Amino acid sequence: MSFSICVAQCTDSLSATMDDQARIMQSIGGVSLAGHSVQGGMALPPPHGHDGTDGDGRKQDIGDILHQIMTITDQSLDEAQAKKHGLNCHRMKPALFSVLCEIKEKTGLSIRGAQEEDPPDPQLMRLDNMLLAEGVAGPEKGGGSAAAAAAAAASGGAADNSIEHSDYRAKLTQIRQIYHTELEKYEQACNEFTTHVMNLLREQSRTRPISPKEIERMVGIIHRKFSSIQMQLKQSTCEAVMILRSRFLDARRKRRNFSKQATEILNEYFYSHLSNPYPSEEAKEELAKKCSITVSQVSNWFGNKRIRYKKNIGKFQEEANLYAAKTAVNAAHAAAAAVQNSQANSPTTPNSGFQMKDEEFQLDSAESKNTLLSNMFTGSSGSFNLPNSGDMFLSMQSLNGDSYQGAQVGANVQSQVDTLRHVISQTAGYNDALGGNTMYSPHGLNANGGWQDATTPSSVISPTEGPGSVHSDTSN
DNA sequence: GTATATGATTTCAG
DNA sequence: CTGAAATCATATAC
Repeated sequence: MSFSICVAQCTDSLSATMDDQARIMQSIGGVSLAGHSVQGGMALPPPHGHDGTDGDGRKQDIGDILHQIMTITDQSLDEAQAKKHGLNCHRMKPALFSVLCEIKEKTGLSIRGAQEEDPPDPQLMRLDNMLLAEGVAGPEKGGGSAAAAAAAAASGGAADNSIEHSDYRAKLTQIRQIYHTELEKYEQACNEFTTHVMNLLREQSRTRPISPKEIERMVGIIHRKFSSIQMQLKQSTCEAVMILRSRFLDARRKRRNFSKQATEILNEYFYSHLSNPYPSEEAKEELAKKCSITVSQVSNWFGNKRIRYKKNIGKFQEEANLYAAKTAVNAAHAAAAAVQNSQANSPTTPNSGFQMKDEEFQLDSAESKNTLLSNMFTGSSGSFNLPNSGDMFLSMQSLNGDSYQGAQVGANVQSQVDTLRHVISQTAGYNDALGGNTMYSPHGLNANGGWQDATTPSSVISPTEGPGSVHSDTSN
């Protein structure tokens, strides 16, 4: 934009007399350009003649202005101030000023005005939402409870970690306070700066064309700058909250061993379903309820248990023996009860198959039976390719010719088989001289080292589990 | 302090 | 999605 154009347009717009115009122009040129270098872009013909309203007259005016500009350095400061004052007080000044503002608006500022309407920043919205969700940006007191509740839900319930929660909430409050203090500071600084700039612009608007719109625009720019700083604050606050969360609420970090009782229940189930230690969803839910843990924790436990048992069966032998011995008698009793139930339910059915089992699976088993069972369960020299007990159960059923047994009884016997197998192996298997490891290894484990795909749904919690546990737990 | 146990997570396959 | 395997990170025992 060139000043000469401005001036020329202004002169066209004014209805004042040319003399007035000329004087104002001269004054403006002298004052507002004071101290600025004037480029040679205004290469105009030398002034000549002054005939009134034609183009030559305008050129003459401009020539005068240029002349004043050229001589401005010769003026003293007092002279300049006096001229400035004269200009401000000039009766034409307001009219000219508004015209200049209008022109300025139309030219330079309209370019920048286009991209002013920016949509709400999605990043900022995300941060705001998160801070709100975390209780940092929300209402003063109630805010923290949402995050704390979320934390409680994430950690699987239970009131055991209330200490950690209070710690967490304390830290969160700290972050919240810092956040609000900083936010306040930013807002204050923003307001102060805005006021300062507005005053400055208003002051300057006495000598140069600054429209209210332009001030407004400037305020907008300042606010945007400050909001970007604010976003940084929000971002770092979010990061702090994230770190806090991971520090305090990450389940892995907060790992707590399960209670002895819970471990016992899980171990009992595991060792009594050793041939197929994959609890169904219902069984998991029941175990979870019994152990006061979540279903996924049950799944984790069984996953870990399976892999660790398989990896080092020898290490778990003692544990297996313990649980087997512990549950053996109960298992037998439960089996007896189950058989009796089945008998009662189906009096016409011969019960030889399970009756035999019921009798045989006593701890005082006869030598021959023991050996037989041992061979059945451990296989020849500890081969891993034996049919699992579930298969055996089924084959016994088919041998019997009886398929009437309900799932309940089947599952019960299934777990008895698992449990008793340990006892049997314990008493009969040591003759194999194969070492302890092989004694438990065949239980459902195939050659690939995985449990065979037992079709038996172990949907029933081990019947041997009871409240009256006698011995102490060894797993923890 | 280290060593081991253990619950959780990640990665990958089916 | 589930489960196997590896791994992480903490708890606990010594």
